[in-house]
Amino acid sequence: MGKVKTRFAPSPTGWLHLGNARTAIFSYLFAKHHGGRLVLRIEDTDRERSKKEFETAIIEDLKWLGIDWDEGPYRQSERFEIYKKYVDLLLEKGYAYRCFCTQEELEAEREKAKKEGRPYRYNGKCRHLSKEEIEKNLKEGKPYTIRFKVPDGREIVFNDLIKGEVRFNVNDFGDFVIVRSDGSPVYNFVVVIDDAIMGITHVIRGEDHLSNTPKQILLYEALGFPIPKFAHLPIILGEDRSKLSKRHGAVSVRQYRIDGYLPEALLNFLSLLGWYPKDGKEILSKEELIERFDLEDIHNAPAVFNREKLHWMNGVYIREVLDLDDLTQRVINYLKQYGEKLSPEDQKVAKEILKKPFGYVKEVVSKVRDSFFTLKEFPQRAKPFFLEEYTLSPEAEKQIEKATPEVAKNITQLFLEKVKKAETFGGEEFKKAAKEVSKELKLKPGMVFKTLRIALTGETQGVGLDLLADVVGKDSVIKRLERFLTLLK
RNA sequence: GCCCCCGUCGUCUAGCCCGGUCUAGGACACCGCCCUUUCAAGGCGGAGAUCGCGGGUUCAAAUCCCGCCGGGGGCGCCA
Repeated sequence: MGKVKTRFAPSPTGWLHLGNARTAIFSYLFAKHHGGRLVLRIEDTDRERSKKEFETAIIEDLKWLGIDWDEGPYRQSERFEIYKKYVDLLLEKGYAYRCFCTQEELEAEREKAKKEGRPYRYNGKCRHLSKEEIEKNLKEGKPYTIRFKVPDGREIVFNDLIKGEVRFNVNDFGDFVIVRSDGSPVYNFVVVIDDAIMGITHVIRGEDHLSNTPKQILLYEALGFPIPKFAHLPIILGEDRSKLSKRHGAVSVRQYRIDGYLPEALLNFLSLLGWYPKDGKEILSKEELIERFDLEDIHNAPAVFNREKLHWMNGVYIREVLDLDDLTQRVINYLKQYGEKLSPEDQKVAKEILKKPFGYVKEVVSKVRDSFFTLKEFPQRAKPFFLEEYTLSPEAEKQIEKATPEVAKNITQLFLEKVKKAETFGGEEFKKAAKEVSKELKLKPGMVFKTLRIALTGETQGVGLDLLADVVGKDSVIKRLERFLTLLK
């Protein structure tokens, strides 16, 4: 294969969608696998809907995901001069013509076709306007679009790298618009010019573009450009098997970022939607993905987006892949950046976390890293390490009632004595003291631990208490126990 | 309606091109057991797909051929 060049061409009309992100990833992986280059091009010919904020956000999220490009970003809105040259060329050579039909007229046509149950196609009314008529219309200042003259009866056949041979009959669509009445060129047109000029060898995009391809091939031919290879990716589906969209919940990369997902995990997961490595290895770094990725291994059925598996995979990155320092730093950064999006309770914890030195946070992370799946879940999990003054959870209250407050008190008091007597108090001492209490009061160890858990954290479940004691130490343990005793009264 | 794409456990998928090794493999989720001071994590095991359906071809089909059905996408002066 010659020098590979791919492109990612988002339109800045919304946040970076998971489906588009996956297209970007595949384009990137493919280019890098073949030692090629990736171009980023912003498709903002639609002035109405394109927003600079979205462009900025998309770029940011791409970088966050770890996708970097070698050229661009180019903006189509800045290239209108270039496109104009080609419009003139097409007009001159008779491949295109001015169409003075109004939008109302066309709308009526469409309606009529629908009513009669036949497919709509532009009727070619302005195709054969005489020179005089055109001149007259022009002189009158009538607005016009420019349409491409679709040759009659052609069959377009191309070999899609994923779908295989695909055939379209050109008669299924009429002469299509390439320049709007406001003078701005349309996607189907500029995409061809840009891909050609920029030397794109492989056009990788969503399957929703498949039916645009024959129109574009016609344009390539008319313009005398070489035709690139096409690869149409199956789309991503929601749980109900329709195209993944907002009504399926979070669909933007940004939302997952806010929800505490790691870019590596999201990249990894998205890569596995419709593609599978030959060796079956699922947890893959960017480098490993590049090494293994090829278009041939793309499955051609659409894939349902499975949030649960993403969640699991993010957990794998948290507990197994990232090294401790890195993970800790990410937790801190996340809390700084998105802390205000957390629940009020988690925000309280987050505030405390950010007050602590890195080393302390790191120690906590090491104790709880196998029990949280997203960065967002960290404060909840790590709460006892940062908040000495808790409020009892309803479950905890219930349990104390059940065990009777007297028993809880006895356990706590005896345990407290032992803590006070100890020189230092860490995990080992904790276990030893708890067992002694159990023996001396003739209570089941489970009962003792349950009570102490509530006394120390206010919760009925959470991290190992020995781990907690290890980190917070003797003074904090005493403080909590004494406070619990006052809570019992 | 027309055009195009797709169809293996609930989900992601391996296998399909080059028929037998597939009593269809792995992962997530699910269930059980173990570990255990709880929740997780981890270890072990289990259930789960007559390979959309129906015909062929063949000694043999998830794998090749045909038809049907089902799902999805596209039919714009959106991309």
